Amino acid sequence: MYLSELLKYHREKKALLMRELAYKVDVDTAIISKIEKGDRKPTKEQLHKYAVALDIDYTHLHTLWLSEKVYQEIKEEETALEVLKVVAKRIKEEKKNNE
Amino acid sequence: MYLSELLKYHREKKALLMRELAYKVDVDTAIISKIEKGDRKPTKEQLHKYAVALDIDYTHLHTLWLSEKVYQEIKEEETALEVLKVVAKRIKEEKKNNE
DNA sequence: AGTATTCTTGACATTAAGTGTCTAAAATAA
DNA sequence: TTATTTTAGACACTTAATGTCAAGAATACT
Repeated sequence: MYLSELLKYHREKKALLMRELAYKVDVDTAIISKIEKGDRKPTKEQLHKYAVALDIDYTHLHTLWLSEKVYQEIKEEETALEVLKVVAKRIKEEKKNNE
Repeated sequence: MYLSELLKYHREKKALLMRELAYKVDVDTAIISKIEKGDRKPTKEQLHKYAVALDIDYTHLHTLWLSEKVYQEIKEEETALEVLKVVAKRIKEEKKNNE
């Protein structure tokens, strides 16, 4: 499930109007609409307010959010999977060194 | 080996002055210096010209380049490795669907 | 040493990308 | 139909990325 869909789902579950949620997230209603349509990504701060307003686990939202960002960056690349491997390797090595 | 180091290594191997390489890559010498210092990332276009000028495999350069970009984006995150997994999963699924 | 050349640094200008605001039209609900 | 909500697009504003320039630092040469 895409982040946009998830956010919409939770807003509707709480029976909030965009206008109401917009107030809580402190943005224009138009932004909420675009976020749920996938036209825009929420900022990190907005995402956090979303989590509070809709009572969703922030870490989960954030992981999804970052994943989509990374995905957008590499999706067109032939070498996408290799890139991911390279990055994972580097992160694992860093982790080891920080123990 | 970092991209910056690799590029420097190959320039020196070819015994090119920064000024000479700068001409071939079509940027100011200052940019070359910063790229080799890791202060700046080359653009995609510059990277390609680099590959031609220094006779390096572009795909390899590009993979390294993208890896560092992705790495920068997630390195501070607790969930970095999970993010990579999520992205990899999505890419694999897309691949499957495009067969 | 002194001079010439190369490399580096930082300040600033320019451009591109992301974000926010507003309004009018489209969709939906009453 | 009327009222309300949602959507779409134009535009302004902000921030990040990139490019340009010039002066200082480092290196190589004689």
